[in-house]
Amino acid sequence: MSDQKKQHIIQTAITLFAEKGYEGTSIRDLAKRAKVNVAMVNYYFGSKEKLFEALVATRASYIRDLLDEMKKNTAMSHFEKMELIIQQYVTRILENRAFFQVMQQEMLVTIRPELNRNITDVLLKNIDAIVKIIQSGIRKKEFRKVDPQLTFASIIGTLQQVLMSRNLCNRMLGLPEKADPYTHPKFKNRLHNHIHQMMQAHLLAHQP
Amino acid sequence: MSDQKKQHIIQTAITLFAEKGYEGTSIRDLAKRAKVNVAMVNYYFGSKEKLFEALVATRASYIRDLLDEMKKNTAMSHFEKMELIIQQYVTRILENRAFFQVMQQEMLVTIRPELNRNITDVLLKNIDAIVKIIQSGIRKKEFRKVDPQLTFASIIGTLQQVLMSRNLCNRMLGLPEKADPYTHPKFKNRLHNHIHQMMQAHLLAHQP
DNA sequence: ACAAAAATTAAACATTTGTTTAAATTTAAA
DNA sequence: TTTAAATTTAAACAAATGTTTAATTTTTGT
Repeated sequence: MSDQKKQHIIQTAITLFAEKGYEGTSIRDLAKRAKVNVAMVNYYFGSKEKLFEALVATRASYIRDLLDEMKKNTAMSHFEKMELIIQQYVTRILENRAFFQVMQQEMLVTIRPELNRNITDVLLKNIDAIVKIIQSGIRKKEFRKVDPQLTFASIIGTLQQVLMSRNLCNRMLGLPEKADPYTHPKFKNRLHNHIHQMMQAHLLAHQP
Repeated sequence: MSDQKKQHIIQTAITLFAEKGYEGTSIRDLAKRAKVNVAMVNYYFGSKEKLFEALVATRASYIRDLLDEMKKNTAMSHFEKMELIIQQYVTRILENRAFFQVMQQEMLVTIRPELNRNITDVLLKNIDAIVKIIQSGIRKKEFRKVDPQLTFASIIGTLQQVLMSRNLCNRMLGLPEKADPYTHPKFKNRLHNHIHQMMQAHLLAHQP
């Protein structure tokens, strides 16, 4: 049972699901794109839905390990922690945007409640950790009295809004029709600078 | 050709598409829920895709007219204009959340490029208007030198993040499993206060 | 009340869907 | 090399899909 071939099918599935959605992608589409026989998907994963579950399970680390960097460094101020989180989120979401687009689509629908719950569980661990940092920052008077949960929603929401549509993103930012903003270092910088600047103004009790 | 029945089918379609997605909803699902014969959808709209187009066309006003309130009042400061925009967005998105969820899903996929372009066109009009307000506010030194486009992305992104999953939203905010946060006035207030407070800190050059 | 138009229905249509089968091929172990 | 297991294949499967048909009912205008 070659794990390499399974990973290849999963990677192809991520690309296709991001483009056409899970329901909009047929196993024949997927098999053709991955250059494998239609029966191979069921042979390796059992069913289309189990392939989806495997996809989430193997790639959930993109989300899960997001805070690991931070746990190493303990001698950081609360805002320095937030800076690291912002930088990690921007980098990881841009680097794995197809996967995050698939997750976004899946969160939007209510069919497949088990899968929905799995993704929510993974996300919540991050949210809780970040919320605790913000709450601690507020107690130490380093941060203003902000809404911790919705502050998190603003950070990730900004990224998801930009990730939502390449077409909208290009036209919104005045880029050429066919441009791929997501791979431009300049765009990553712009995105990071905006969120950083906004959170600095939003969070810090004593503006620098 | 009773417009009432067409609107009833469209309203049912919005609910179902929001729940299961466009591809995940069959015409038989839709017909059963709307309590009409399967053939009626094609009789009224021609095809499933044309129903979707009609859905967007008739409900796009939720997005399109968002700035009308503001155009009436001319004697507002730039931040007062932003306050009105925030209030309008929060209210309209919460009131028509199923429709916005469907739009969000459609923006995420790249099939149906024409429909994608239609939605993008409508959105861009609002974005342009808001960007111009922010740019003007910056020139008049009322606002700090922020990124106008990404500032808009943060406002709408916060709302979309919260709208994305009722389940995530409930668990994130510590609400009961089965709660419907979107209809709670308290939740609307919390959402509005957060965005208002964040934008105040983010935008205003001279903090109050 | 009548005839034409519009609306509604159940049934059938051709495709496409996810999945399974059974045979053929390749790989791995003895 | 031989044999069993794992992989790959093309074909077939039943179910579900969007759509159309043709008959029937309801509505509308005269």
